[in-house]
Amino acid sequence: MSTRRTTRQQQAVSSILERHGDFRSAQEWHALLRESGEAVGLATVYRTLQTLADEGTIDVLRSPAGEAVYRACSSGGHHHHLVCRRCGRAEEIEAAEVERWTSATATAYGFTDVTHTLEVFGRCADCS
Amino acid sequence: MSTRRTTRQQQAVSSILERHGDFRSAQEWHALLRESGEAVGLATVYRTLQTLADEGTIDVLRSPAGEAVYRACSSGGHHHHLVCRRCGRAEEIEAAEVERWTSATATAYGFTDVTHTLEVFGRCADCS
DNA sequence: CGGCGACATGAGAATGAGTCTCATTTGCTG
DNA sequence: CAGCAAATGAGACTCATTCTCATGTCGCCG
Ligand SMILES: [Zn+2]
Ligand SMILES: [Zn+2]
Ligand SMILES: [Zn+2]
Ligand SMILES: [Zn+2]
Repeated sequence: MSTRRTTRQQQAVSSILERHGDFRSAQEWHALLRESGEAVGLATVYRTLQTLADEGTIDVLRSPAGEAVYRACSSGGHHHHLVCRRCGRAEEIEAAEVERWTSATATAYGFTDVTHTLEVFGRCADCS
Repeated sequence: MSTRRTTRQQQAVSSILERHGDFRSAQEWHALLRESGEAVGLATVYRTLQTLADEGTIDVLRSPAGEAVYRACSSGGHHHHLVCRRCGRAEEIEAAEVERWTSATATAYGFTDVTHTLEVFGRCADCS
């Protein structure tokens, strides 16, 4: 059976992601946890984030610099993000038009098993 | 004054990118160059690719695995890609709709200085 | 022709995100 | 409480990418 244990560390990771609404790297979350007194090993932070991402509980994307950044999103479904490249704050956006367009285009070119990435970066109102 | 020298190595890099139409990593281009007899140091391959990318002469994007992959594109303007995740072959696609949509959405949320990434991955007809 | 100075190259060291190992700890169940 | 498999974490390790610096190359001027 799937023995999924609930450990203090995993809860600490989930919890801190929920308290902040920003995209941050594993290392940054690790640092935040340490500051908040809830120390968790770096390896465990990586493992937990990966597990949560695989489950679809949190979202991952790659920052323009190429690092993976993670965030707890409210919507469980497929969506994209409008991310402030200064402070990491993000808005979740849905793009039915874009979904339709990409899948139609891919099909027109004979591609199968299609996925896509779409992220919008900018400076949010507060950071302007 | 910007003395831009054209060296054998830089030409070799540009040339091999033009002969193949695929997205490949710096390491892969380096290996191809070595095979083709036109040996170029790895550091130089990295440097040249970066320079070409900064100039806008070639396109960079991050593979799902997170490595940077490079390709010589025919269109000089802004465009996106439909990339085969198996063989690296790519089609250049224009998405006026998407351009419009992203910029309108970003503005609606008060974001400024907006950029976006959009890539579509799949398996091309040959690789299906 | 010969030499100077700026730029380019490349071998190898360094960096840094992310993964792996393995001894130890800790939920869970009975 | 006992027993065990899953989870943890310190540190070793991988691997893409960047940096360092000694050496090579090109253009130019006298
Ligand atoms: Zn999200
Ligand atoms: Zn989508
Ligand atoms: Zn392109
Ligand atoms: Zn675009």
